[in-house]
Amino acid sequence: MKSAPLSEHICAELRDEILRGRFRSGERLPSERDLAQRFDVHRGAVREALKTLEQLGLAKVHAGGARVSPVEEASLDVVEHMLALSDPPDPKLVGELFEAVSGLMGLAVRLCVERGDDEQRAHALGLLAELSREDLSDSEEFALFEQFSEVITRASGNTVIMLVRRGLKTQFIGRIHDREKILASGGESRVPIVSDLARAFEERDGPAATEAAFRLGASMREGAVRRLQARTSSDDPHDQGKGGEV
Amino acid sequence: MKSAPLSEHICAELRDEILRGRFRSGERLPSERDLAQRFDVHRGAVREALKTLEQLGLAKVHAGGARVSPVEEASLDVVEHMLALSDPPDPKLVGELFEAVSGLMGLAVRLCVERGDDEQRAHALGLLAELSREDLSDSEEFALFEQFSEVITRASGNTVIMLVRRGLKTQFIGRIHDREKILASGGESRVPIVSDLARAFEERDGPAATEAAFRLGASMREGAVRRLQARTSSDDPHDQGKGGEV
DNA sequence: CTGACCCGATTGGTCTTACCAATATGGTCC
DNA sequence: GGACCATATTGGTAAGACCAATCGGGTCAG
Repeated sequence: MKSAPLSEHICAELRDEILRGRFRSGERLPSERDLAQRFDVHRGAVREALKTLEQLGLAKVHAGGARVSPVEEASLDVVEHMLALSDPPDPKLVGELFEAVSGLMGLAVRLCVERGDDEQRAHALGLLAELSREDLSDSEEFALFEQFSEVITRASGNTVIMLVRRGLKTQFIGRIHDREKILASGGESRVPIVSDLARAFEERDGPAATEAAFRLGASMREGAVRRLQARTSSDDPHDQGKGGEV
Repeated sequence: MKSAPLSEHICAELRDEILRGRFRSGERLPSERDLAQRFDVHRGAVREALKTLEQLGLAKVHAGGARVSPVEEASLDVVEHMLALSDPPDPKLVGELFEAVSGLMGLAVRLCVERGDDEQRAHALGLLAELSREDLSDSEEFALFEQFSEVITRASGNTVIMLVRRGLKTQFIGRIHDREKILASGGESRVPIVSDLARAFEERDGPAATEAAFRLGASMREGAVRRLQARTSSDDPHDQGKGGEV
């Protein structure tokens, strides 16, 4: 049911082991030949897996042996896999993701407000109007927020912000979006924040826009973390799966 | 002249071609066998190169052929290589990098101010005190800013922010830091901004801290872009170095 | 005992050849 | 013109081999 390349499986195995802390930073990984034997595959497949690990910033491979890198040097992409380590995802990590996104949005709205053209700002305002409706379903709210974030990011005219946003968004999509019960804002507080944001747009008040974006992000984060924590303790003890790492 | 793995050279070649727009998004790349012949290497080396391209988000490789991905889907890491495409680097792109960093710092200072412990805030304040001296060299200023950013990022207690910051920082280190003439703030305006930032720390005023961080980032950005533009037009047409061979 | 040095064992980097499965392509048939 | 199928093409992996860089341990001079 999946055209899963072997190297991918091997990479996932090693990746999770590293993320779970089985190897200490700087420690040597088993040799390619050893790994090939352990997974019963050809060395080429192992090499491809290690190549991916290296791109993720989790290991450095060079003649003499591959060594695991400190997590702080990893790529942003590892967040997705860190989320996947437990089910439901670690509330703390999810909260941090929300926070980072809101930080980016805080800047993007400001840039959009201050230098976006009329059409872009009108588009953003339209989305805010929809976001201020009281009767939105969780998924509608999330979709609108996605669109809004997309629009202001584009309006900011900043390629780097766009790339970071996409990187962060991928983490959400891959891991959380399907369980959208987790998403959506904290609830009642959303509408007034959106109003503030819309006002900041109309008055082209950059700092106020940033402030409102931060508050909106915080609201969504609180809601998500609360729901996740509820699930973590009550949902069911069936899963656990790869639970309790470090 | 180095111990440059062959696959790395091939990857760089293809990467630059893609980033220069030689291939349109969605277009098919030459087959691995063709590329192996063109570069006069074994197919395995080409595969490793393609693997790296895939990790960079510049191409998707699957049975039937590899296709280049739209730049918007690329990884954050490509920014480093986009910077490397021209020498001196594209001022616009550098400016965007500064902007993104300042966005992140705007959030990090806020989190640090609002929930950092006393020791961390004191440390940050100490660095700000040094940063407010008038007689800093450009490299000293940059180093202090690096430390400050590191401290507040750590104090924010947000792993994701830390990873994004590190990703962005890598771009700077790899491409700009050595020519530090480019860096450092716009000059005169730095000290008052730093004062505002320090005051925000003392009063634990999150929004004010964010605001000051944004302004500080903008100041550094303006200085860097101005110097880069000056170099771009005057420096010399000698460089271009590894530039465009076909 | 310490430190520099050297040599062999290990390891990654690449090459050769080969087969399989998935995809793309082009022609055929309706 | 559009659906359909056979074949060539392409990526994924395998087995085996060689070289150069690196690492490890042992030797020898201080």
